[in-house]
Amino acid sequence: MSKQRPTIADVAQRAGVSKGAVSFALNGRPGLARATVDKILAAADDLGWRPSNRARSLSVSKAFALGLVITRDPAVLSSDPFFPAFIAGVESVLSSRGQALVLQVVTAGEEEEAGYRRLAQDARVDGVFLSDLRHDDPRIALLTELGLPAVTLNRPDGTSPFPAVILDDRPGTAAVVEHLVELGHTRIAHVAGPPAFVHATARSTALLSTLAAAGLEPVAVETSDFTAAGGIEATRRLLTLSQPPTAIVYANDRMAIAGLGAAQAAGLTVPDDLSIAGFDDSELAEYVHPGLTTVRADPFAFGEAAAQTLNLVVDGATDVPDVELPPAQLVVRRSTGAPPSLGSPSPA
Amino acid sequence: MSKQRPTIADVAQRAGVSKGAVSFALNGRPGLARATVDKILAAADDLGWRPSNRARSLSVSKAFALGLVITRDPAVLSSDPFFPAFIAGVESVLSSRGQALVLQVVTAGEEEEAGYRRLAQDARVDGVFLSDLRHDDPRIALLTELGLPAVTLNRPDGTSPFPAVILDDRPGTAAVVEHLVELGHTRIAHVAGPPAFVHATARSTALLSTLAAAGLEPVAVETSDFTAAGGIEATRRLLTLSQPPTAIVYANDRMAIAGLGAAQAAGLTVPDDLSIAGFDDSELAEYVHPGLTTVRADPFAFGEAAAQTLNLVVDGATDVPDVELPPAQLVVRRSTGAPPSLGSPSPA
DNA sequence: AGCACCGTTTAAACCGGTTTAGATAGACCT
DNA sequence: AGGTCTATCTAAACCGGTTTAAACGGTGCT
Repeated sequence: MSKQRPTIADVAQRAGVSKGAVSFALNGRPGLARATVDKILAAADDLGWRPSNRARSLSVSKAFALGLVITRDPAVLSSDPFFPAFIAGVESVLSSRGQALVLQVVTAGEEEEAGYRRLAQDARVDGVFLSDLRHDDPRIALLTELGLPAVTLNRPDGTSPFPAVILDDRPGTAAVVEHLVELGHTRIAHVAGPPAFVHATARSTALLSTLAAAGLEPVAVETSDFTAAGGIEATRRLLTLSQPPTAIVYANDRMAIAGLGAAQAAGLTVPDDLSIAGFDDSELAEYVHPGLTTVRADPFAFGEAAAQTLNLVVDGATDVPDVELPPAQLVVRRSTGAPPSLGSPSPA
Repeated sequence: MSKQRPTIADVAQRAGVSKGAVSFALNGRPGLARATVDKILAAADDLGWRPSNRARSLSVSKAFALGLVITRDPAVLSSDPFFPAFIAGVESVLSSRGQALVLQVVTAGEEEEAGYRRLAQDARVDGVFLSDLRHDDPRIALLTELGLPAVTLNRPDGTSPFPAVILDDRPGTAAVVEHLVELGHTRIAHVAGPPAFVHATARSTALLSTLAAAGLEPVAVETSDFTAAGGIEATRRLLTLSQPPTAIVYANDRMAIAGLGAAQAAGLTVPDDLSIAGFDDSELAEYVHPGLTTVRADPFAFGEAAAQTLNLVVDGATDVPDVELPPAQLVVRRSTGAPPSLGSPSPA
């Protein structure tokens, strides 16, 4: 009943060579005769030998794993469409390299720093993905201090020792605004994400500058928090303005879908009375009524690129270049249309 | 510049004892004089020593990590409200024990089996969570063969060597049906999940038996796939029946919210013309218009219980009992109301 | 004094790989 | 024949813990 998995010593014995020779052969190191290498490979194959990455971890001081710390309130996280696809993209790179993904979900605040410290002190991972990048993100200094390699998802505003993988949200946001302007909207409002986040302000400033290029100013900019509840609140405030907007651009789909519900609950018809646009193209965006005009990125490709880039730095490459991904695309659905004054007459 | 982390040998030297003694002291083993233990602990503390779990992994043959394989189409997964909260619950248990969570996202099919095999062969984890349990789930035999401990989320139908952590979906489903019956509905339809899943059939049979107890039969049962697109399709089929239902109970919120959109797109008013109920209480359920009547479970608690139970098995306990969690609760919102004949008159 | 016995501690093997220094052997050269 | 070189391979140390067998020193007993 030798259920035990074979070790490198078993392979060595079977091939009639030393442990060291086996290690050399399996790692493709030069200095072994071709015939010997073949013999060793055959023996390893016969035995079904697989290296123990516990042992490898100890001797080469690597974890063969990458880490992702998701800093979220569980409720907020709960329907975020980004991470699952991002993670799938990461995995597609890791699995072929025999690496694992270690996930941590921490609530915002001190727990976040503790999460990264734990990952570093326990030497659980060789590098981490820095997502939901914030302005003057304290995690950059923290990771530098911890000596933990990283890639940032999007470009940090300070100087950063880590390569950035960038998916520019601005063209997509600009496309939304241009789409609304073309439809004839002049009274456009914005529901922004928390300004601490780089991607939130990127979307907001893109919106403002595109409006400005069209000679317009936003009716109002409501700062919210990416949650459905926040989207509802912001929408209600916008709808009770003395001069309410004819179109609202939300910084993500969750807020937009919630805003859609709020508008309908207030008796408005979308898009006849109010146009609504989101950002993310989450699964439901297509299926709510009316279908949500939004912006589609490719989180899977984002994950792939991030994993590849992080592996370059983990493998010791210096001066790893930033990676720029194709920007998000506008997806026009039924939630946007001509403004009331131009399109269908406003209801009695 | 001794940036190097201290090893157990450093602690031993500082305390003036042997490596073995340090190991004993730090693991609370008997056989050391009290004074010696104190001395060692003080030395470890001074040095800021933390055990290397790479070394521990190798010598005790444990990974100090648990695994979760999520078998999903990335698109399907993308807005599943269950996993993020479940994972947060798992983490709350793992972090205090210094364990990590290794996540794998695989697409359905052969890749799934490969995912578990990789986790086992690479000895990446000490045990895994078996989620989305299926009837005659092949993974139970697979994990038994691989010798990988597990817990099943919900109870498998065959015999299983693994403890089950159970969150019974039936009372919640029954509550939904009773709620609709009380409102006066007699023409109730169901949009079910894929019958391969244990939780899908549990919800379906609970619905059928509750209806039967009220002397009713379902108008129709449409089998779908838990996705928004599937929900739309099923809803369209139900609405074009010669005798359409006055209420539809969906097996999850995604299908329900999509169905809500489909009903509205078909010109129906919810709940006046049609009542709609979901299952999960996802974030958006509260904020779509009208708010979705649904069933709320506690995935965070589910994750906690599953992690605790899995750790018992991993720690070598035998005959770990199944854990039954409090069942999901009905949440009544605006998407359900009296049927057309009894309530508001049907629109001209 | 000799012995058994106890609590305490240490030395060394071990987990399964990687890596370095050195051994071995044959070829080639003078 | 003796010496240098190169190609090939091995022995042993090492990573940082855990664990086992044995050593140690002191007590109490006969």
